Amino acid sequence: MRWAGLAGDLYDKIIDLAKRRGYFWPSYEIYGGVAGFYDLGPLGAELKRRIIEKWRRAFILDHQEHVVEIETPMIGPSRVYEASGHLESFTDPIVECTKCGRKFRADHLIEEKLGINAEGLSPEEMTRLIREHDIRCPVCGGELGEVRLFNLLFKTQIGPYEGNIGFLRPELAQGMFVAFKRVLESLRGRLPLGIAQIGRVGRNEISPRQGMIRLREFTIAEMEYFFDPEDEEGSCPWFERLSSLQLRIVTCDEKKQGEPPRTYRLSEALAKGVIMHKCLAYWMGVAQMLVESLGIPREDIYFEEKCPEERAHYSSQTFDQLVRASRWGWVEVSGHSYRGDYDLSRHMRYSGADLTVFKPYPEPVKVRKKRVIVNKAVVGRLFKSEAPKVMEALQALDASYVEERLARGEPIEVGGYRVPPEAVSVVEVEEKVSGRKIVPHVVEPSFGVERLLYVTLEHAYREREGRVVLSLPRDLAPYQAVVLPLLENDERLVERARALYERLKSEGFRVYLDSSGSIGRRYARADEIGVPAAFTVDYQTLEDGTVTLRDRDTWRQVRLPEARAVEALRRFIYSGAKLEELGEPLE
RNA sequence: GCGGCGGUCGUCUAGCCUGGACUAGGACGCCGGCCUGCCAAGCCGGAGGUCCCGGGUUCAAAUCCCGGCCGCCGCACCA
Repeated sequence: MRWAGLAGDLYDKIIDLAKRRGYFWPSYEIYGGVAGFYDLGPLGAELKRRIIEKWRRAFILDHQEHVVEIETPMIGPSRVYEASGHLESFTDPIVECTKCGRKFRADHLIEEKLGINAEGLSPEEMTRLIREHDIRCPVCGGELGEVRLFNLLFKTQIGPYEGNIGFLRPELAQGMFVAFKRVLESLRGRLPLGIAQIGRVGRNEISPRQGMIRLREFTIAEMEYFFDPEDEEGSCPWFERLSSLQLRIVTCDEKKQGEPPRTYRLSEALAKGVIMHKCLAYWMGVAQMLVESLGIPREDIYFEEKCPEERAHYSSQTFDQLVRASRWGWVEVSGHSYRGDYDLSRHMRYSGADLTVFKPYPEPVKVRKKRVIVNKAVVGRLFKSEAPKVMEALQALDASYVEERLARGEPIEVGGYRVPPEAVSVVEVEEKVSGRKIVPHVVEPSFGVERLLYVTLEHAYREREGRVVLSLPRDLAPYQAVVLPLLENDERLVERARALYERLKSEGFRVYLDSSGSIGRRYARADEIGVPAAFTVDYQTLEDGTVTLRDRDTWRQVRLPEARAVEALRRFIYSGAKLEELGEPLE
């Protein structure tokens, strides 16, 4: 078989380990399973929680002066998804061949055969076009059936009335856009503003495969970062921190040429125009750091620019962050889109709400302006009941146009009315303007958490002397330590080990006690689920109160006083301390 | 969604072609006991299986046939 090499084996080994030890497995198994859904087991849920914590630290806590986290509902009314464009663009018109059963994109077929733009046509219109021009199945020549829409949005009903349609969110972004005004207010109106959210989304994929990589329901960690497009300096105040960070990038053109990624410093990618905006570049840098901190080496990560035809409807530049995986090659773990003002503008139009941000000038500016003054008495007498309409139309006119007409003594034509010059005048006024309203632009880094979890496991997987060692970064491991009595049948050792276990537990560590089987077997069990540290209580413990501490990755041990175990574990897990710094090496 | 291949204790698998002695066997893992002074040792005992689901053929189905579900691979799809 084609995948029988090492690569395929690794995938199988991860799946096997995940099922056996409780990282993840397919959902609803006892009922035969449903494609596209996965459960996380006890270890998987904890690992995911810790990955999310890292994300939260990288994107929110490190930038908390400008970035906040919110939670919004999973179910939204149809209006929201009309405004977002998902009802329109997240839908594919599909037509099926009645002979061979193959499915095709109806709009693509029509565009191809007739050379017309089929976008936006109704299914009925497309079906009619197909019949009229006798478009047939491009594969077998069979007759095509009715065009129907397949929408990737999960649909439901809000409340008892059938007309009240709701949709399960396909991304988190709309929650942030819809709540934008509130969040901005609660933060007293300042830009830049990052609104982050972590939550589950649903996409009704036509045929999901690839296990944890392509799910119908999954968790996204996402931020909408709003900034003033004209404020070059202030839009991304942390940029300097990462300006010399190296990213591997393939542009759209290079991808089409089949060229490999090039390495750029962040500032260089920006200067050369590879990345269109500083903010987009900065958050890609943060993404790079985050993924590396999951134990994935730099050479297994790169960013790929999406070509215009591949991009989502809202985006003007998008990069995917890819991580090497065994079976499916490069897997997209995050997407980085420049969404411009698309979403806020759409929501302003559809909802009528004012989602602009007031941008104060450093000093209020005095502006001389011409204003149209309407003589209401004249207009009223002339137009009677039509007067309010006429007045409104006059007010809306450009002052310089009115001035021009007046200078020539001509009547003003507006909205089908002729208004005599004596009904209007133009005056010059001085106004104090202290700022203006702008629609902020948005960049969006968005991560698939289950994909991060999967690639983290794959990159942590090692084999050593026929045993499996899951070398997860220490601070990601679901259990930080195991406590082992050297022998299981000596109550003094077991008791002493239990006391240490209780102490570590009360200090907030996630830790377990294992006293069954030989000591070697217990080390092996711990290695396999990725426990970084093992404390062993032996006979010397009973004499002088010292225990041994074993490193999962080197299998080396040091001896240290039991009383220092808590501190040593803390340094080992969270400060990256080397084992040798924590005690006396054992031979 | 199409086509190919597959689905047997927690895991990996034997059995399927050629239906019956299959009360579905083994290994690993798991649980209990013994043993064990540091890396999956040994001994004894034990639990664990809707043979993916439904239907059909047959005296008899894990085994043959049909449909469905799920998985893998290829094609299509994947804002």
